[in-house]
Amino acid sequence: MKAFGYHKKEKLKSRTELQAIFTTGKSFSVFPIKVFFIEKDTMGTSVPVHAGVGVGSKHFKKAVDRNRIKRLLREAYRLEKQSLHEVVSAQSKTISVFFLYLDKELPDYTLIRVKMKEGLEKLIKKINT
RNA sequence: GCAUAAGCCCGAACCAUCGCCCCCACAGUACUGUGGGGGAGGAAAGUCCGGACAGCAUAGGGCAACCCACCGGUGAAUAGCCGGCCCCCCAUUCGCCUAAGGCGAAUGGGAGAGAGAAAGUGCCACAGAAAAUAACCGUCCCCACAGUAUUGUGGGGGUAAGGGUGAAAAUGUGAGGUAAGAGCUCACGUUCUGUAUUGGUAACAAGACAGAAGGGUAAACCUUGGGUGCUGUAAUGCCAUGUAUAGGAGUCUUUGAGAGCGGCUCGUUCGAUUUCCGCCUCAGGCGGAAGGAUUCCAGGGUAGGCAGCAAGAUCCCAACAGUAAUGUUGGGACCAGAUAAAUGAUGGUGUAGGAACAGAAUCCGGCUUAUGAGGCUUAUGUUUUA
Repeated sequence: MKAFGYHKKEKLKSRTELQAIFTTGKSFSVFPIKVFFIEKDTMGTSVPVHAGVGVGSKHFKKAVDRNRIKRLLREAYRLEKQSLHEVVSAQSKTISVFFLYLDKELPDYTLIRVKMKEGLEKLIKKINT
């Protein structure tokens, strides 16, 4: 597994899991990013963290803008994800995370990068407690 | 050179690092690594038309509903495209009349839901007497009364030449005619209908003869002619996983139905095995019912995989046919295929100084709309030079 990659296997894919993460999962927000997550003790899978990103089509009508934001979120996640992976594998858990963009304006990459880092740190704290 | 209008082309490039999706080869065979190749648009958009493909439906005919509407060609097909016709608008040039200006012809450009208003119904703001069986003013005739009278008042009737209103007012000009007028008549025109002729595949054009003078609106209803099964790739087909039974069929229920494993006429392991009624008979057997077990079918739900799915009305080049759209032939190319959904981020070089509109989702052909900078073509105007 590449350290800074974001392979197909790491993506949060299943429709039911997404349903579950929105209805029963916990959430917190580091504006403009809202983080949904759900912890599981089940072992066996080779990937400790499944992650997905999203934008509401309400605020961004054009597909180009939505794609842009999703790309920025993915880029930030793949560069900052390492610490989360270490913590989760150390506790032999699996976790599903979803990052939702909340703002109505197109973001800057550096902002997304900083906020993603903050969000992941907060998530690690929540897992440890 | 500049401006305006119309149309077309293009839709930044390169380097480094970290990443994403698909395919191929090798190592490996669970999954990963290495190397190589490919990876959004001219509109991918709107979903407005037309097809391909798929499923369902389907004797034949009519009505309704919806769509189309000058002619010919093109194409799989259309409301597309190409060429032509008609009509309207603009510009230029020429000719005629001329006070501004108007009329005609030619050329160029642009626009047109361009069948029927002479089958019928309806509607036509404001203004105006009246918006379609025209009489307000004016004008003319007759009668009555007043008056000397050419006049006035009232009543009856004729008249569309003139006035005013309006986007539009009942065929234009001249002459005859008349009480005054009027296509009432005539001449030259205008428009329409019919008939045949000539040219053209046709729309149509030209002149001839006969008839007519009906305002607009069909994007109000309508009439005529032509066309149309419905639903869309979340279509549809297949595979595996696997849970309940309320449906149907078979088998079994006191000696073994069935299931698993093993190359399998067999062996071995597991295995529900209950209750009631009738008869024979009293060990038990036979028949029926309920319940149960099990197999198959049916059908509901859940979450997956594969096909559909990318080599095609494909793209590029050349030749030939055609005014053109387009077609034929030859040569060459393989060019996204995801499924929460890939083509990105950062830094640098560098343009116009940080690049518009914008992201495939079954696939094609069109249409429409959005679009920064630049370039090209055509037309017109203007300026400079020769």
